[in-house]
Amino acid sequence: MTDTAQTAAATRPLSRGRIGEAAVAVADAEGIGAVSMRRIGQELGVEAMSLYNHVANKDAMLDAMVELVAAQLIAGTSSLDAPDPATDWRGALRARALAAREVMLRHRWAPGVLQTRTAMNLDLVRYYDGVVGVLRAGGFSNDLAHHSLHALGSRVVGFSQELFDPGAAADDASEEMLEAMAEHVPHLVGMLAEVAHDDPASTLGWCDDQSEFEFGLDVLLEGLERRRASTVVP
Amino acid sequence: MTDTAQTAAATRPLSRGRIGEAAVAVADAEGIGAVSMRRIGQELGVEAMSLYNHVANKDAMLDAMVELVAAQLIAGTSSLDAPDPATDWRGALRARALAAREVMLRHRWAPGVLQTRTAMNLDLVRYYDGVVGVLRAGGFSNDLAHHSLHALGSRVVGFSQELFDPGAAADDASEEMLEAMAEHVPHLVGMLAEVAHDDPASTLGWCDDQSEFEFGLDVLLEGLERRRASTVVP
DNA sequence: CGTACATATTTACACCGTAAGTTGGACTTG
DNA sequence: CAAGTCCAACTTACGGTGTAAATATGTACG
Repeated sequence: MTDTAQTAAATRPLSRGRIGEAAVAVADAEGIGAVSMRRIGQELGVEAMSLYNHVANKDAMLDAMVELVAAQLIAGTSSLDAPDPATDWRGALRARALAAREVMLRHRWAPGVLQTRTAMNLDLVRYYDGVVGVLRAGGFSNDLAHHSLHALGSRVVGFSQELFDPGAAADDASEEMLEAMAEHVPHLVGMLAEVAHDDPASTLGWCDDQSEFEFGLDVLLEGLERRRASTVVP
Repeated sequence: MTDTAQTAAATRPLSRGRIGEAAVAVADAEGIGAVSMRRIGQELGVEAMSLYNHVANKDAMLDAMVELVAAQLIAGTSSLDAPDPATDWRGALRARALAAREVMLRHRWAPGVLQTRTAMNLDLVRYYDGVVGVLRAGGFSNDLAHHSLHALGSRVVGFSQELFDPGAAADDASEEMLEAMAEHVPHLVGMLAEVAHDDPASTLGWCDDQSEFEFGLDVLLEGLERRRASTVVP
């Protein structure tokens, strides 16, 4: 058994990068809950404690994971033929957000992990810097760019948190449950009924995540444009 | 020992509600990480396993916790003299969001827990129903109300996720780190410098959460109002 | 060659959620 | 009153977690 471990280690020596890759692969395939030191070690043909030679602790391993995602984020937006921010900052920023969203959809665990991370990651900060660059090129003051960053929030990195997933919740109880609570939530029931009726394709998983994301993004972009336009003297 | 446990149980018998209250109190005081079955049991003078008589598992205990928060949410918005939605839906909704925010600020663990919860909670759904009610009274179609719910996202329940807390991150490295990465993130550094200069009160914890929250909320409310107004025939 | 160094392993500990079985007191019922 | 039932609380145990500390093992260099 020592044999296999040795050969595995000799083949490609352990490293922070390889640990991060393995962890990302496991998280992609089985969710973030499957990511443990023992499991990642096993994935690399190595004992759990060996990981600590390249990674301070589990938190640092999670940092390595977001590092890889952040790298994909800037990679995905650099190889992007988006509108020129100087003439169309909205188009440029929109393209960035949608490109970022594709990265996040490949790593569904990432939003949750990102929110728990307090440590700065250089690539992630660089991504934000790019966003600020777009805003500045589009004519935003530093102050308005700052507010805009807050207002857009996680949308600039490609996701907007949903408080709960109505589709998943609808799976178990669905119709029966809605009837039961109909008297308590008349407005919601009415809204759902009409929305579902207008678009029968979505039975009870009635929310098209992608278009809802774009709707919210566009509302924000429009409102920010109005504020930007009102700060330039006529 | 059996004595004290019995008297404690006899004084006020264990219940789902009491368990939730104890868990909320612990989470408020020491963070959600301190909430474990053993700890909550200890808090109630009872062994951990006794909790399972009133709560299916830890997940159900977390559900009980959000139940209490949701109750505070509807309680806080019902006893609220907000504008009449029919004449000022924006003011009505804004008041709701800010009232909800106060609840969330009392329970800083709640946003994180809410996002992991998939089960529907009646009070929470009722709160959302109230939001839809405001929008409908304000002249929104069901379809637009639906989109608006998505666009506003967690803001209607009083918080907007921040990807990371710049204030916390700035604590350790701060100036030195900013200089080191200045060449990689010129726009960000420039923005921070100017924002910090304009408002010296906030040294490097440069973000006023409350006003940023309101800024984003107002941008959204404005954009939604424009869409609503454009759907009514002139 | 011998020694130092880096890496991987082993062992151990404290914590977690919870399945299973046991106790003991408070009711209901004959 | 006695017997039976019930149920909330307790005890024990198991497999999982992250990780500190000590140990083995290879590789590189003076």
